[in-house]
Amino acid sequence: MTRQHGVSRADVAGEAGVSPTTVSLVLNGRADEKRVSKQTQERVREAAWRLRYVPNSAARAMVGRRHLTVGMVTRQPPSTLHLPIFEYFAVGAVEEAARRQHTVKILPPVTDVESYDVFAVLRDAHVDGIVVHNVGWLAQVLADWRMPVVYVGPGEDHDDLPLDRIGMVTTDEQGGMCSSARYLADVGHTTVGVVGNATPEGAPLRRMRAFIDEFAHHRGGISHYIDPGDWTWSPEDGHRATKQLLEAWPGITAVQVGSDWMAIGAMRALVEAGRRIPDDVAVVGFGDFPVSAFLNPPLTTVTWPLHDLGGKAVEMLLAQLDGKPDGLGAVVLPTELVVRSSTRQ
Amino acid sequence: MTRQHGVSRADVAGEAGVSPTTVSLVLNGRADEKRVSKQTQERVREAAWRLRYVPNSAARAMVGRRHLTVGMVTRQPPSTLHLPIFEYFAVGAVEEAARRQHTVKILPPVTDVESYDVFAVLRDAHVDGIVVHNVGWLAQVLADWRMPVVYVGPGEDHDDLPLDRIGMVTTDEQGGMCSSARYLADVGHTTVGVVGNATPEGAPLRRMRAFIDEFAHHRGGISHYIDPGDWTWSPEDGHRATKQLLEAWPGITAVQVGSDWMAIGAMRALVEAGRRIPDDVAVVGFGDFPVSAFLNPPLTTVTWPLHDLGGKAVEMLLAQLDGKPDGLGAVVLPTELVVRSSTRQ
DNA sequence: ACAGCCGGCGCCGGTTTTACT
DNA sequence: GAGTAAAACCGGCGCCGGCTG
Repeated sequence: MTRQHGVSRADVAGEAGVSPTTVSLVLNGRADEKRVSKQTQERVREAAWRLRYVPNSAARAMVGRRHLTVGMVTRQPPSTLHLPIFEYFAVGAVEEAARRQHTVKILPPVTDVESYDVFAVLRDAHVDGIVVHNVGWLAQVLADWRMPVVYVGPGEDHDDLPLDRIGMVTTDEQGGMCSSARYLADVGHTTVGVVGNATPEGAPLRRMRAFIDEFAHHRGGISHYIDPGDWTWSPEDGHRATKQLLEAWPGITAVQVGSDWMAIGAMRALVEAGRRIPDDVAVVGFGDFPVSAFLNPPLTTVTWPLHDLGGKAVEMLLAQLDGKPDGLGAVVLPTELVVRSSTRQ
Repeated sequence: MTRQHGVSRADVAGEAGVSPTTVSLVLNGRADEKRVSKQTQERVREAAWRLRYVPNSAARAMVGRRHLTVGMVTRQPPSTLHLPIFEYFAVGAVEEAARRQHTVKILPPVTDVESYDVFAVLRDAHVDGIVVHNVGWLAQVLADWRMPVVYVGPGEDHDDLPLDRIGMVTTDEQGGMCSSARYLADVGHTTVGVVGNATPEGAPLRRMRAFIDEFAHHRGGISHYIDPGDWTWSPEDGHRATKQLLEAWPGITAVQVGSDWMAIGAMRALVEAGRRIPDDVAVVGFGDFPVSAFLNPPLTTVTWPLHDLGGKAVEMLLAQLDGKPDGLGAVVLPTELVVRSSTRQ
């Protein structure tokens, strides 16, 4: 129950000695327009305050056809939700929503296709539209159920989304990775290790593939990588994967890691193996999270505008709700290589 | 609008050739109990699927008096919301809520007392209860408005909360800090620097005060600290504060930092100043976040069960909603010192 | 007549339009 | 014409009572 013993509009009306209509008028600021006398207004406000009256939000949503709420869906922990990635993104969304008098609701995370009951989720959603993070098929399905949708994410599976019905915001991860590949090649590296190519599904992540290709095509460098099976992009997994990588390919002089969080574990593994950073092995991360500039050594990495991603997604979703056309179609946010001490002596 | 051209229950009824009541019965699983024939059930389900019918969540919430939603409030960024602290806590809440068929909604963050319109927030909340993070006065006010509330947080201002009407979950931060103080004293430190004593309001954080007192009483050690004014508990602020600390008190042999995120900046500042960790200066953090064990060097710190904190808060809130008494009163979660290489050669 | 099935109707608590002193 | 109240409606849920074979 929203309130224990629901004080209703009628209670306030009784207390103030007016009709329920007048209570609505006064509390919604339409009293002057409707010529309710100042004394009556004051009486209503006084009564509402005394009773701590709050209009029932469900009733308002029903008649107003607006919840002023944006839903947000992502994958099941631990793959995404419990990583700070989600947070940076979510905070951007919350802030943009707040700017527009909306709030954000976190809908049940997705595990797999079969067990996700779209009907039940929508039935209990209380949401005007949904931002879908990193689950392409769900964006598609929600759109089929006539729910306004914006898809965001690294996008391994967003190729055939119907952009005339849904919005999409992505980041130019491949571009940033290509910058890194060219940079490492240009400063003389010819053999790098790649940590983070595999997703839980086993498909190579597109941005890692972009790195490998660019590193090969630019100056003919070679990328070695391992597939440690399921991982969660945690420092721990970066640590484990890098140890395996060093055993398999001891000759690498640089490591490109798939995220800064894994890069922290990777740097630790390198130090434990007696390699100096960057003297023996250079390290490049991905993400440029707030800690990255303060690590020992400060980490060279690719910026990833996750905060903007969340904000832009909400902006587009609200545009859709207002019937504006710019809430649909694709938007790509830029990335950039930031060189720090982990690659530079 | 939840759905562009609202398909209503009546539409499904028309399509299936039954009454609206029957549609509800079938879709809510009470069809067998009410002896609706299998054929009719199938016809209804078929029609509902064909029209992609979803019951209006606002209407359901109104009649059912339940939103199946838990609200969550914290302070305005950047003080809390955009720190990973929020994430660990929030994820615990989301997971526990999901376990109980509920979802979590992020309500507008609090800036200050005057500008926070409790009436408007509650009016648009669509929640059954609220978890308040770190804003004692708001927990009190919401309870006055008859909203079920659980307060969580480090708790500088929760001393006089009415525990007969609200739930409270805190962590034994002081205990963990005292362990750290005794440990540092026992291994021979007599003069430590403290980073993170000041909140934006200027009052010393209780857990930092606990450290200082215990360090003094246990073996007569001395704590030096500085107040760098407003800060956001970021690595950057930890870096800045530690630099100031080293200038003011060059003789310190250990640093107790208020959070692991600041500790990352603190370690960087120490390295930049040419101090070796732990040989010249030992470092202790607070939080034990996933990265902390993989830093260079791995960080000694105090565990902080933020994930459990979020889960427990939701658990208590839902207990309140079920009318159970154990949703009220105070619960304290334990902390623990974890010794790693940043204090041990 | 008596199960087995289904539909009419009032209600939840607001907003908005219209009508009435 | 100023000020307030009545009534329709939003879209579901569920109690009854009634219709069927």
